[in-house]
Amino acid sequence: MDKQDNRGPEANGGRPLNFLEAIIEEDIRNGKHNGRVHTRFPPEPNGYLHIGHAKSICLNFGLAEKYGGRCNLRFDDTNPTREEQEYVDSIMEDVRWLGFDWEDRLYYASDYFDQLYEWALKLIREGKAYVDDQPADVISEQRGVPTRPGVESPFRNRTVEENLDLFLRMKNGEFPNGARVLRAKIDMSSPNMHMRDPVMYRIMHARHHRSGDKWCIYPTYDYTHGQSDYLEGITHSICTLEFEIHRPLYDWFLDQIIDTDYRPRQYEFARLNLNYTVISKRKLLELVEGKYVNGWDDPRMPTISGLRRRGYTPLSIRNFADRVGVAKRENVIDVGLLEFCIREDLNRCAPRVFAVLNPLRVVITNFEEGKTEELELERNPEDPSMGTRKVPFTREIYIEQEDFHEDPPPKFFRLSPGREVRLKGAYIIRCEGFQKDDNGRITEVYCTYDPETRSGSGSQKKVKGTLHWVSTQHAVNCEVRLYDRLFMKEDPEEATGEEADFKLFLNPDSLKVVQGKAEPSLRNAAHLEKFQFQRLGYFCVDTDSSDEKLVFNRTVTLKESWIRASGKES
RNA sequence: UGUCCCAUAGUGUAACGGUAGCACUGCAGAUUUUGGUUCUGCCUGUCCAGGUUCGAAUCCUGGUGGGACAACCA
Repeated sequence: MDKQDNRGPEANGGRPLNFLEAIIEEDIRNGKHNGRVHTRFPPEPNGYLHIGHAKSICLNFGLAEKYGGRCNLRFDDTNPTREEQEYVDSIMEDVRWLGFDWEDRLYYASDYFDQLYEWALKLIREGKAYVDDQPADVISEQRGVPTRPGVESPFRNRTVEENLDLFLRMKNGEFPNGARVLRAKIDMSSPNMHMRDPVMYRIMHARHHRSGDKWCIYPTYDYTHGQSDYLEGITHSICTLEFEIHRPLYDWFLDQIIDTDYRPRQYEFARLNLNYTVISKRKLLELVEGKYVNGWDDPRMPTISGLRRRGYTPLSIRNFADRVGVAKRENVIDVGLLEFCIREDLNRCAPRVFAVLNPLRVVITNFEEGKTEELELERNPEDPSMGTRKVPFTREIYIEQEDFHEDPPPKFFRLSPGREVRLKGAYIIRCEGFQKDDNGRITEVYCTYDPETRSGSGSQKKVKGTLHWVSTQHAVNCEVRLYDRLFMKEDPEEATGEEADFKLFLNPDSLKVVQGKAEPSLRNAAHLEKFQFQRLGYFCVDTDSSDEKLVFNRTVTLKESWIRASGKES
């Protein structure tokens, strides 16, 4: 793991309590669960984790950490047709990368299949569950709509013996997929749809990523989750708002099996939404499968793996999760806050270097030909302990094309004919002339330097602008991938017509690739190593980078308080 | 013609009957060999109507607005 990624989270002492912390502190005061706090993060391994999961991870592991409790990692793997080992692996990697540790508490809902089956038998024996022979569409029809009660299944009042026999035969694989289900016998006229005899087991002749071919009936989420919490000793079972209406069912199933004081309780909070991005797993999958992006870890994706590759640090994401807060109100967070968090962190830890993205050759006509001056520049003005680096200065250098204007707009502090600027860490130069090609493009700029103004020499001369630069002779070629937001619209999911498609709002300029010139110290940078390209932004070495070809991703630009007068620059 | 949840600056989030605060954003200014960072200042808010109270963002009632629920998904 990158050294830059290995720092602990903020102390964060002064922040007011969120509503879950308030509940937990109240519980602790009341001696509930003997003061024990035990949470869990329960992903379904059917996709990659995204920034919304990061909020949940930080919440669950964070709460446990804060109150001296524990947090389990539990894979909610009750549907073998959509779950894969690849996702299990990526999820564990992402949770660890964020800096959380489930120690020896790695669990799978599938570990509880035997127990769940026993409890199902118990419910049948007690007349609280029955086998329904009807197809899904009929059951759905009978369930009614939220505003009207449903009707009972004709199979609702089978004898216990018949139910036991049928359920056993379901388990033994005697029936095809969908032929029968086991349902809880609750209340078909409940105003809560989830209480209208919910399905507990369905027949799926499918190989499970862990239990293999042992089972051909699988429990549903509702029949599994609360019991799993119970088996693991979870005290506070935290999930998102859409499960709020499931809570009575969560409690109903627990009522049937619990005969002790201890019982887990479900709490719901509002999931994270980010503007200019989509967060649902389904939509992210669509972007991947439709090749709108280059995989789950494409640096434009809001997945944890995408953010990692983009150059985000675990600390920046944890600070972000902390700042967005936890409440029950629907919310849309400004991506600007995420960007603030990564700038804040990288400003402290990223070494500064020079790289030129759109090179323009500058000849310093009064500098000795063939001479190389080794300048020693600080790595980070925020942190002198990071030391210095050597940067060679020569007669010919590259500067940024946009740092020269033949005819400068007002308040342009950079280079133009007759004006002076400082080359950061080197000398002040004056523009004496330039050359254009037939198309009017500036091809070369001629300057003279003032030998008295060398950095650190004590020269008092002041100029308005300071430029970054790279010696042409020593420059390292690199590919730089400039990312912008993936969507042009604040809410890409907002329906604008009948079949509104979020993909219509993809930003065609979300990725621009340029060939840049970097200072030589960057030649051996490691994958995911992070830098500030001075005056440009924060960049990290992409995983595509190799000895033959250095590749950088732009994580985020520097904050820009000077809006460029004409046209937009990448 | 239902049940449940929610409503505080532009965006988030506090204030638990007693001066509406914090963060991000935005705008100004200071410092600056990064138009970065840092520092200072400013703008902007309790959905509406009643009620209780000496006093209401907070409690009550009724509206309004938003969200969730009708997979053998989670």
